[in-house]
Amino acid sequence: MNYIILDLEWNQADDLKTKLESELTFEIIEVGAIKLNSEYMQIDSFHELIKPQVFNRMNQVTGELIHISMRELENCRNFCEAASDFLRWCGDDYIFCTWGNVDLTELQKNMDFYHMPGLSKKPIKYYDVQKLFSIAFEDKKKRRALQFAVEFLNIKEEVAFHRADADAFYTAKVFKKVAAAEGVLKNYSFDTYRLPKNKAEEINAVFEDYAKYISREFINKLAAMNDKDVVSTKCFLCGAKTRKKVPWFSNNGRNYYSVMVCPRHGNIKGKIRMKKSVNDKIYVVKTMKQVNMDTVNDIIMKRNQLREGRRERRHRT
DNA sequence: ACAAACGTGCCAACCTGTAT
DNA sequence: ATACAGGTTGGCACGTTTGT
Repeated sequence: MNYIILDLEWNQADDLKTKLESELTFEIIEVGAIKLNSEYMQIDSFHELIKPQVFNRMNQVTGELIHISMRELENCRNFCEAASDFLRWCGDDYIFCTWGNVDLTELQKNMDFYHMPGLSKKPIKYYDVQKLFSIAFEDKKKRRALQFAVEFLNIKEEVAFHRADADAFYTAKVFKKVAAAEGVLKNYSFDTYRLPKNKAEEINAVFEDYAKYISREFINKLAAMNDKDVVSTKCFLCGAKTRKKVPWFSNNGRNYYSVMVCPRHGNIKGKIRMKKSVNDKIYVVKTMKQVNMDTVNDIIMKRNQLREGRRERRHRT
């Protein structure tokens, strides 16, 4: 299997009127990619600028960032031609790798805008190199700009950042470093531009010390929280029934937390995130993670503080 | 029976940091 | 500039529990 390290640059409206008129918020104007084989050796590269069809002026902030002028794009091919060629170039046995979690969504949005055949009907499995960098070298949660990672890893800065070919090149360099770290490549991600359509397509991914569940769509939060798979607290490692130490609670209606105890695997923290999908429906991302007593106490404190805060506020008014 | 207090869900507003 | 993720805060609405 090959690794396709992909980076896109896009433009957007530069005034309110244009923004309101356009169905596409971000228009892709550059594609850069590096193809690595299964040994992480570079075997090919792809680079193409794209002639815009939606925005004919460069957004000022974007223009200063990516240093591309509209004149450079005048004689380029349009998105459909470039994207079709790019996808052909990718081949049929690959996994995408991107810096951050945005590019695959924007790629699919642009493809949908031009009514191209979809990349996938389901969530796409890929590597978020920004996340892998955090897992390999930082705290697993922090998200850094690409330049930080390049400097952190003492990678030679040969070309300017924020161009698709340059950033794909640097991302590939960082990817090679994180791939060399033991176990890091087990931590794949899912792009959720396309959601699971039914129970069978729902995602249950088990990693070394955590698990991720991505649900199908529900009409509202209540429906989601009434689904037994969504609120299930079975141990993600052995499937055993757990004791609920802290039942699901929420501070803001978006995140729900819980603590359960597996007889074999100890304390497990559960977190449910409510996410909005298109047409005002919602879906759920649930993560389960083995945690120590300190974390358990943090969650209990969080819940108590929440109650405390509410009580105080009531007394004040 | 009634009102106050409490617990909870939900939302808007705001924050930081990242992407272009 | 827009959009997103993830977080906090405060207020509103509602149902339940508690005190009298």
